[in-house]
Amino acid sequence: MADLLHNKVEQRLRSKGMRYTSNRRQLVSALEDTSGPLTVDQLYQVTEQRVPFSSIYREVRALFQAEVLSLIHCTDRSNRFELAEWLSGHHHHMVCVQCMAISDVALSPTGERQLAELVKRTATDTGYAVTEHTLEIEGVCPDCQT
Amino acid sequence: MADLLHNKVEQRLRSKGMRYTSNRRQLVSALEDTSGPLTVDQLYQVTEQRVPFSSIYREVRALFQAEVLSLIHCTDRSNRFELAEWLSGHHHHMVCVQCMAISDVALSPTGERQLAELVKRTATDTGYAVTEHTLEIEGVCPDCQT
DNA sequence: GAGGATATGATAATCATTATCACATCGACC
DNA sequence: GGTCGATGTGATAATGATTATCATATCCTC
Repeated sequence: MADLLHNKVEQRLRSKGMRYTSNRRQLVSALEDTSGPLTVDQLYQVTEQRVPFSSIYREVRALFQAEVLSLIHCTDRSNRFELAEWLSGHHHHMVCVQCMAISDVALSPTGERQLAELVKRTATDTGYAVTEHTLEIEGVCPDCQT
Repeated sequence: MADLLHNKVEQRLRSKGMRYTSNRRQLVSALEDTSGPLTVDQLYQVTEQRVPFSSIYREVRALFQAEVLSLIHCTDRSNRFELAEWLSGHHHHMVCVQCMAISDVALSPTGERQLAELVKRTATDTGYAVTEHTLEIEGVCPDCQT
C-alpha cells in the first residue's frame, strides 16, 4: 500500500499541529519516487514547477523540523533532502565525483551488522553516546566510467 | 620533525606555481594543531584575527584546489576545512549533535580493514569505481552528556 | 458559515561566499 | 642590489542561496 508512507507522514505532522497540504504531499511524493536525496532545484523540477521556490524552501524546512525529511550536505556544497530513515529505512550514500549524482545504497545485513559493531567499538573508545552513523562512499558511477 | 608537514605543503604549492606565504602557513598550522575540521570563523579566531576574512576565504579555497586541504560539510550546515588525508592520515569523524563539535577518529587497523572490505563489496555490487570512503558517526560527546 | 489557526506565494532582507581591484610582496634576472 | 613580471593581500562590492515578512488564501472547529 503506497499510502502507508503518506499516512505516517500525516500522523507525524498532525501530532505537531501541522497540516499535510498539497505542497508538502508533492514534495514527499517526489522524494519517495527518487533513489537519492534531492536539492531544492531538483525538487522544483521534479514537481514540474507547481511549487514555487519560496514555498519549497519553507516546506522542506518545516518537514525537516518535523523529522519527516533529513538533510544531506554534499561534496559539491549542495544541500539535499531525503525521507528520514524511519520512513525510508537505514541506508548509506554513494557519490559520483564526476556527475555528483548521489544514490542510496543499503549494505547487506551482515555488512550492516559488522559496521554497527565497528561503530559501537569506536564509541566506547571515545566516550560518545552514538545515535547514528552514515557511510559515504565516493567514486565514479557506471555511467561516468566510459 | 614538525616541519615535515610544512615541507610537504610547500613542495605541493611550488609545483603549482604557488607560494607558501605567511597567511597560508598560519592556516595550515592552525589545522595541524586542531583535532578536527574548522570553519572559516574558527580559523579566524584560532589565528587571532591576524588573517582577514577575505583572505581566509581566498587562501582556504586555493589550498583546497591544491589538495592541501579538504572540505567537510556538516550536519549544522557549516563548511569546515581540514588537512587532506595524504597529510594527516586516513580518519573518520565523530559529530556531537549537541555542541556540533567534530573530532577526528581513526579506526583500529582491523576495523579499517573490515570497513575497506565492506566498501569494496558494495562497490562491485553497484558498479562504482570507488576512490574514497568516510564514516560519519553522530552522537553526544562526553562533555555534553552530563 | 464564522472565526481562529495554519499555509501560501511574492517580495524583500540576510548571510556566507566569491569577485574585483588597487596595492604589496616575492623571486628571477641583469 | 635594483628592476620587472608574477603572485599574494586586504578592503570593498557583488553574488547567490536561504530565510523572513506580510498580505491573502485555505483549512478546521464549533
